[in-house]
Amino acid sequence: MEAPAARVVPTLRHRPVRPKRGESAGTRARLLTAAAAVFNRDGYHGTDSNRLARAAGYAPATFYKHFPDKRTILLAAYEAWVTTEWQGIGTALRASRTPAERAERIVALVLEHHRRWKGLRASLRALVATDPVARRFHRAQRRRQLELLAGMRRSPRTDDAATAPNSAATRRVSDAIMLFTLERTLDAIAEGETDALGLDTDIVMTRLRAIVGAALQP
Amino acid sequence: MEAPAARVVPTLRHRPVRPKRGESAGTRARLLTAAAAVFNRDGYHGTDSNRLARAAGYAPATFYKHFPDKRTILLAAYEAWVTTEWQGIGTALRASRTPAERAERIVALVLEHHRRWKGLRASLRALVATDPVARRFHRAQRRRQLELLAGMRRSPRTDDAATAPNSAATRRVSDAIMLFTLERTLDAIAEGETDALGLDTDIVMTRLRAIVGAALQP
Amino acid sequence: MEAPAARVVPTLRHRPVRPKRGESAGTRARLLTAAAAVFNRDGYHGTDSNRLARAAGYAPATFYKHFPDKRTILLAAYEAWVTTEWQGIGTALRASRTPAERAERIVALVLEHHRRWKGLRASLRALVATDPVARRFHRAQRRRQLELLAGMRRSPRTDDAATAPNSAATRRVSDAIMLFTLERTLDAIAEGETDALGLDTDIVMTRLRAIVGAALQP
Amino acid sequence: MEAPAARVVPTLRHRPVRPKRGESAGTRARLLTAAAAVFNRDGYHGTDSNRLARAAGYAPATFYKHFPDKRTILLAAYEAWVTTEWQGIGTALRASRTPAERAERIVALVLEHHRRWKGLRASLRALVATDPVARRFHRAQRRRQLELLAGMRRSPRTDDAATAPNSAATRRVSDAIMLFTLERTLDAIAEGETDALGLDTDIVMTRLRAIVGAALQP
DNA sequence: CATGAATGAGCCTTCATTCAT
DNA sequence: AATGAATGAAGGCTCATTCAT
Repeated sequence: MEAPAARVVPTLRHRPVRPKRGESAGTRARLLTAAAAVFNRDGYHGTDSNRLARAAGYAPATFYKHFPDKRTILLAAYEAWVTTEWQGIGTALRASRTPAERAERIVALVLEHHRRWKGLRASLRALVATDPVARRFHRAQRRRQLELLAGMRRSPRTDDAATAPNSAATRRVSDAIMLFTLERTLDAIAEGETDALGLDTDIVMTRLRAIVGAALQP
Repeated sequence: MEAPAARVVPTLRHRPVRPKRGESAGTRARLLTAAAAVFNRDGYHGTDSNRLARAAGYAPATFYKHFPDKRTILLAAYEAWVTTEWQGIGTALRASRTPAERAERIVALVLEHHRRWKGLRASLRALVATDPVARRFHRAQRRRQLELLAGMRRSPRTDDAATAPNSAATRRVSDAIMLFTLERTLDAIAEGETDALGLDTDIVMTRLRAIVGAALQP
Repeated sequence: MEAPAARVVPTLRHRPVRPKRGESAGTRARLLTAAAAVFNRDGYHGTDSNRLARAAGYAPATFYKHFPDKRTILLAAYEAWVTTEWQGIGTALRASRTPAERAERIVALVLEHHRRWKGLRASLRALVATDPVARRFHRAQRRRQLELLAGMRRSPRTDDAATAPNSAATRRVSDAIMLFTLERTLDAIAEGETDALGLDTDIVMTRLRAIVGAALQP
Repeated sequence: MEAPAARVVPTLRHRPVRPKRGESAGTRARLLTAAAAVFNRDGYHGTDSNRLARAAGYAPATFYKHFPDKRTILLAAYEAWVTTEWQGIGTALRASRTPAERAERIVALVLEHHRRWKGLRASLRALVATDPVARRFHRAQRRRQLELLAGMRRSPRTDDAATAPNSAATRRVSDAIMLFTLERTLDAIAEGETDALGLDTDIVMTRLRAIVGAALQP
């Protein structure tokens, strides 16, 4: 399984050297990388833009050459996070034969991803809870997810969906609720909430696999 | 319909706090009521403790005579909110015959509650996402919910749970996942997220009723 | 002649002691006093709100309890300055017999006032040149001046203005231009501009007295 | 009518600067033109040197190859502005016969110039109010104006100034005060201050023409 | 019990200016 | 000659919190 961090944080280790010409994209990437890590560690309200810049090896003002504000860089980091997740899911799907295998891989992958980036996700949730722009952004990501999910069922391997027993609207609702459940429960596992509630993680995982597996049926 | 804020306050005492002499308890209650309303309107990060005090008709310092900090008053307000919700659910259960009716009433009630207090809930989520104390507190509330839910199934009307086909652990997991799903989805409805995703609210509600109904089966 | 500073800066020397109840007005006055002095010395763009607060013996946040921003305190200081000036003029008028004497006293008084507060005036001009709010405020002050000037001519001592050879509109224009000239020229003297131009200050003053004297004729 | 900016640039050289080889002079001129326009639109404190450079089509660093700092380019732009104004006045004088006609043309021309560049003038005033270097520069311009004004009276057409009833010193004072009045009043008109004061612009203009006309009498 | 008044620490953001290429 | 990229220093403003009365 590919480490998601490798994509989100492609150039984490770098020495603050005076950069050469045409390094603008690199700087942006470095800022984003560092910000993802810092948000993940300290939380959105636990850092400030100056710290984000310094963490990437830059001065405060450099931050604002690449991002208009703190919120934007969090949303950008989150967007990268979502992209990485769904790329991983795509890879997992292609590598698996049966629906059961798919569900298993997906749940495992997404859990791993949530675990590694739980602080980043918490930061996003904190922002989404308050900030209208963040909320809009978050919904757009969710829409993307719903579309991707629908696309999966229409994938080459399972295209014999001749009869659609459920209407599209019902299907979409099921998908959305499944995503809500998956996301919420994996966050709970990742943050130790399930442990604190005395839940057996294996059982939780088994249930999630069942739920996801059902959603992947054409 | 009674203003929920009025309920939030009297049911606040987690461990029964013997009301002090004089007006102290009244002041605390007034601060709490006002804070719930202000958090709901402006969000946790959208107000400050001075404003909370003023909204209740007091000076800033008075706030700190009754609550050690801003976080605590939010948690207290949330605790009252949860208590109110489960009192309402208890009432609804007692007033309904069939599991289907129960599920319907519960979902409707909880949705209404989420809708009315969506800002307060968002504030809580924002805090829980970042603050460890808030997280612990939140988990304690969840534990209470799980216990109440288990209690419901053992309630007088449905106490013939002779054969437990599922182990207790499995049941607990199902309950927890159901609560996650219910909470997350109702928040989504309350905040307009489902509308934004183009989901049919009636279908969503129907599905939730089914999910809750299943959980209420003994 | 009364020192204008005595009114604008009534309590300049004070020890930063923890203030008692009901000192709010005093604090505001102290902030205003200190700000007038600091603006006069360092210019509007040469200080910041933190420095203004410290100069009055307070912490930064205290500033913002009394004034919404830096601009506002400058305008307030300027308003006090204008008020002081016109109070002085009122006193001078009452103490003088002939129009010539009046003109002389007024010009002397206003020059003194401009000299002492040239930095404050420069700060105001810098702000008025850029800031629309400051501009509106400044115009309101000018309007006040025009009214006061018109009032002077109708004063008890000179109320035999039977025949008005000039229309009111023409008179108002003359008054305004006179005020522009007086203000601009006194600023020039106060700031050493006339000296730098090789002008004889006595002659300039004589001319100003003539201009003002003419304006005071009924 | 020709765009004044176009004039502002070519007439910039105070002490004739021999244009360097290559494009250097052109670049400087382009920076100056753009800066005049940007200052006029956004004000001195409303832009920054990076924007000035970009407005001329250059990178920030290029700015500092041609001007040592932001202040200098404003003063250079202002110098060009003054030069243009007095060139216009020279042309107007040569084209007019009677003193009355001269006064009328001059006032009209200068008003037009102030109107078009009111933002630039405001920027200069804001700077002059605070900055000693700007102040010195401004005085030098004023000295130039006084000399030019004196020169006008000695001009071929009116050189029979046989009897000088006023001493030179008195004359110089009158000229200076006239310039102060003219400048201040035209700024007031240009910025809408006279309108805001309820003054009739025609009357104001008539008065100004009289004042200027008197100053042009030999 | 309640409060008027005050605060230190700190966050977000900007700007004039400078290198290395 | 021109520039892409970067920056240190600072400035306006806020907030949770605390005394002395």
